[in-house]
Amino acid sequence: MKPAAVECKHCPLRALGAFSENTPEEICFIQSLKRGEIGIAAGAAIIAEQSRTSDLFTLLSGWAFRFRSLRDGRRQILNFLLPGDLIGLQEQLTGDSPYGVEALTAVRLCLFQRNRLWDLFRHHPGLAYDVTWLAAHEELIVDENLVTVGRRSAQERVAMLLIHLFKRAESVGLKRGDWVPFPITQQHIADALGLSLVHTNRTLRGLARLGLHEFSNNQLRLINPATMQRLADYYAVPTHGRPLI
Amino acid sequence: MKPAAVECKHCPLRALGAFSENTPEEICFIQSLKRGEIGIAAGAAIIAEQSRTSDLFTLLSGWAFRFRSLRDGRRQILNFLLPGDLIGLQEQLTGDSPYGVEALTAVRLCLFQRNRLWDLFRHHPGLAYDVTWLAAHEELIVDENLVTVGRRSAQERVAMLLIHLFKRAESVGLKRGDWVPFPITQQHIADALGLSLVHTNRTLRGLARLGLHEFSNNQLRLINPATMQRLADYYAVPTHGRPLI
DNA sequence: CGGGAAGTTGACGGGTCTCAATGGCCGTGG
DNA sequence: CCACGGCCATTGAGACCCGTCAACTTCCCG
Repeated sequence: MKPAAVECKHCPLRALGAFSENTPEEICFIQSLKRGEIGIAAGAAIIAEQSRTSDLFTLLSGWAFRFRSLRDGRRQILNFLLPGDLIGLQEQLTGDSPYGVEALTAVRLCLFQRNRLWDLFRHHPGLAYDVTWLAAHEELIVDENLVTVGRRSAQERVAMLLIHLFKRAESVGLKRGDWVPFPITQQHIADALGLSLVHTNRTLRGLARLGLHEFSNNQLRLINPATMQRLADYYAVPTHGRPLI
Repeated sequence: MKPAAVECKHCPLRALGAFSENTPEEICFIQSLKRGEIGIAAGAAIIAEQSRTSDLFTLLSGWAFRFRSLRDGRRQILNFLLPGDLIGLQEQLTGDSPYGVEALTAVRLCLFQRNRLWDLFRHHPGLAYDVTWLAAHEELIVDENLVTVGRRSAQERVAMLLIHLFKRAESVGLKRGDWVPFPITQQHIADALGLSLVHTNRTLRGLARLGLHEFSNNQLRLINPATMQRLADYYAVPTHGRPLI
C-alpha cells in the first residue's frame, strides 16, 4: 500500500539540477532526519490553522498553498508551494501554527522531526545556512505577493500570478512543451490576489481575449510572455541553485 | 563627533527584558562581529533598492521601513522596523537587494559584516538558530500584512496598523503613559496598506470620530483598544522572548 | 442521467481613487 | 518681524474599478 520511501541520495528532485549540491555527509545526515513519507489527497489539510505540529515537511511532488483566514471566513492565500519547498518553518517553536497549509493536488511529503532541527544546527552549519536561506527566500516571495496585492491593478495582479507560477513550475521540471500543469481554481486565484471570484474571472477572460495566455486540460500556456511581463512589471527573482533539505 | 559604540553586553536593548538571554560567550562573539555603529538622518536611505550591500544591520534606536517600488513609482511598504530588528537578511547573498530600507526618524544602526555570518553558523549554532528564528518571525509579520492588504476593508486595515504598531512600540519600551511615538505620515500608512492618501485620511478621521484613537505631537494613543481589536479582527503574534543579535 | 463544483455573464451598487482646492505648521531668508 | 515656500493634513466632487447578487452553462464524476 504505502510506496517505499525514496532514499535522499536518489531523491528525484536532486536530479533536476535546480538545487544546490550537498556533500555525501550532508545527504546522509538529511537521510537520518527523515522520518518517512506520507501522501495526502487533493483538497486535504496538511497543517490546520491554529494547530500544533511536531513535524517539518518537504514537498516531494504535487502542489499546495499556505493561507490565513479571518473569523468571518475571508481567506488570504499567502503563497503557493511547489516541489522542493520546505513547509512549517515559519511557526513559532512554542506555539500554534498561525496559518494553514492545504493540498491542491495529491501530494507526497517528506517528514522531518522538528525537534531534531537543533541537531542540524549543531552538527551541520552548512545545512543550517541552507534552512535560513530557504526562510529568507520564502519571505521574498511573500514580499512580492504583498506588492502585487497592495499596488497592482486587477489585470496586473492576474498577469503577475500567471507568470510567477509558470516560471516556478518550469524551474522544477514541470514544463511539457509550452505547457505547465495548473491545478488552481479561479477561487484560489481570487484568494491569492485579494480579488472577488467574479472579477477574477472577468480579468482572466480579458487577458485570454488579448491573446496572452491559454488554458486547456488544467494546463497553462503563456502565448505572449513578453507582453505579459511588461503588463505586470514583472521582475524575476532568481531561484536557481536554491538549497534542498 | 561620532558617539562611542556601546558594548554588546551593555546594549540598552538587552535591559528591556523583551529579548531572550544569551550566554556570555555568545555575547562576546556578537561583540566580535560588530564592525561599528552609524547614525542616519530621518528620511535617508539605509539600503537603496537594487543596490548591493555587504553589511547586516541591527536597529538600535529609531524607526525605519522596508519597501519595494514598481517602475512607475507606485510604492509598497513591506513592514516597519523598530529597535531590535535585524535588517538585510532577506537579500540573496549573491545578488542585489530587491527592496529598499529608509529611516523614518534619526536612527542608530549596529553594523555586522555579512561574510562573517558563516562564522556565526559554524561556531555558534545557538545564534544561528536565533537568526533563523528572526527570519521566520519577520515572515510572519509580512504574512499578516498580506492578509490585511488582501482581505480587510480600509477601516479594518487602518485599525490593524494602529494596533500593530502600538503594540510593537510598547514591546520595546517606547510607551510613556498611554502614548507611543508615531513618526509616520499618512502617506506612509497609505503605502503600507495599499490605499490612496486621500482615503487613508478619511478613514483615520472616521476612526478618530468614533473615539477609538487620538494623535498629538506625533504620538499615538489608543482610547478604546478592545473595540479597535474587534474591528480589525486582530490576533496577537507573541513577540516576547525573541532573540537579539 | 443526476448532482455538485467550477466557470461565465449581466446588472447594479458602493468602496475607493483621482483631481482639485484649502488651511496649518514650520523653517528659511529677506 | 514677517513674507514665503514646502510638507502635511483635510475636505469636496465626480468617476471608475471592483464587489455583490443572481442566473445560467459547462464539465466532471458517480
